[in-house]
Amino acid sequence: MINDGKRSGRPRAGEERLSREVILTAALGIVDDEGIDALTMRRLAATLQVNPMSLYHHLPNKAAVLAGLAELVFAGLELPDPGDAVPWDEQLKQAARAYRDGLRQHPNLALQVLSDASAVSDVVVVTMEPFYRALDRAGLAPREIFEAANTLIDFIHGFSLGEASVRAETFELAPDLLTRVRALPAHKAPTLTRIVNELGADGLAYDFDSGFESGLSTWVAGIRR
Amino acid sequence: MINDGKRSGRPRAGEERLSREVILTAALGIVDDEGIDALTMRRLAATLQVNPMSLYHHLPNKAAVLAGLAELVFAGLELPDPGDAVPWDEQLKQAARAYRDGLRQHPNLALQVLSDASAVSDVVVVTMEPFYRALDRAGLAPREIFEAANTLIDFIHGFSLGEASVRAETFELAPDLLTRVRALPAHKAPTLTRIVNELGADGLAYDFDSGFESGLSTWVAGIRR
DNA sequence: CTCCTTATCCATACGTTGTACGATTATGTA
DNA sequence: TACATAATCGTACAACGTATGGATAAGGAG
Repeated sequence: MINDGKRSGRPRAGEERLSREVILTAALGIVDDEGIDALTMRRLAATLQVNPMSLYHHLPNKAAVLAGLAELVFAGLELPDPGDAVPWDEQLKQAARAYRDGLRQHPNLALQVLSDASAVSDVVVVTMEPFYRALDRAGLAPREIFEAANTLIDFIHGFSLGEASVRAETFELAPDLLTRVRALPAHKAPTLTRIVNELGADGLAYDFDSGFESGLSTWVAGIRR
Repeated sequence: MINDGKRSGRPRAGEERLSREVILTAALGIVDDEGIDALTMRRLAATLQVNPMSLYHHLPNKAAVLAGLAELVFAGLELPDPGDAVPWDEQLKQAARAYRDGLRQHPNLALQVLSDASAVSDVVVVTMEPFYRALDRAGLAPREIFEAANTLIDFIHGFSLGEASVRAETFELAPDLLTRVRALPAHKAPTLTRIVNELGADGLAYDFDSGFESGLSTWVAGIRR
């Protein structure tokens, strides 16, 4: 078959267009810009101006692309470690905030990232040092450190998942929640009804940042038991 | 076009084969048995012995099927409320355990369920009463109750996500973690290295049940500050 | 240098997916 | 009886992941 203009074989030295890294970076761009559903092998190839099948030389299949993206996100995590200059609880909070911030930078990937068990377990090894150090300084036993770190990570994951599932930065739970609660036969959930009404519409505007800080404080207080 | 045996028009009264409920129940069965990827509109239709396009009369598209499944899972949640017969913290823990158990009954759906913001916000209204009651009995202010409940839910979600991402009931983090940590240049993560080594291989066998209890206790201790 | 293996990219094609469109047949109301 | 509406089916299409195999050049071996 005649080739009309484009060479189709191996590129000349120094002009390789593809590599695992280049492909994953492009994929991350697509996902960040247009969401996870926009990431198809054809779309990815088009972005790179390459034939779809060329991608398969560098990555075995689409699942590998997604796993690679999870890896990328975690690799981008940089947990600042103030060392022993601040109290252990502040050290812990700073690490937790940085972790959440890292996940927040790619909201369209949160689901993929958080559900990739091997990526999650990888990151434990390479970035959890500040967590372990702070908990060690708090005087916990090894087993307690291990479990406390897991628990904190789980909270951050759950929080990030909720945060990513919601489009806007501040999601108005309030009107919804108020409306729904008031639609309930009051005796079905008396305490919930009372609490929500006491809070009123104003008090229910939900802000993720303060929600995160509140959870963090509760959790740290639990460690300090 | 001639119809060979099968009638193709509207079924006679009393023999409707489909309904939203019937479809969703069948879909849940497929997902539970064979995983979320096995759920296709054709497969679903085949299970119901129906033409794929018939499904679209009851549900607008596949996304609606998935959302419906999240709804089903939450609807199946039954949080037992021991009332004031037990201390508030025990009441809270029982509710949390039941919530986790509910999510665990459909591990293949965990991701879908937890990332469906509207389903999550729905469930808050209908099943969170025990959480609110326990926290109210603990003496918290309305705003604190609201935030504490959110935090606990986030923890359970994060925990369940991790649990669902892993196939087996007890996932051996240990060998992996030990191996990985030991492969690290020790100075990169000195505390992590030390803690993991002190724990040793035995101490690292991870059990989800005790991990959950540990997190729950930490969190409750935080509330009791 | 030549020969050969291997790396990189491309063209074609297949099976599967979600679902748009329109036909077909029964129901319920006028 | 006539007709709008509800429920199902048949056909068809575009887009998807990727298997297979061919083209071209790189890089090492002789």
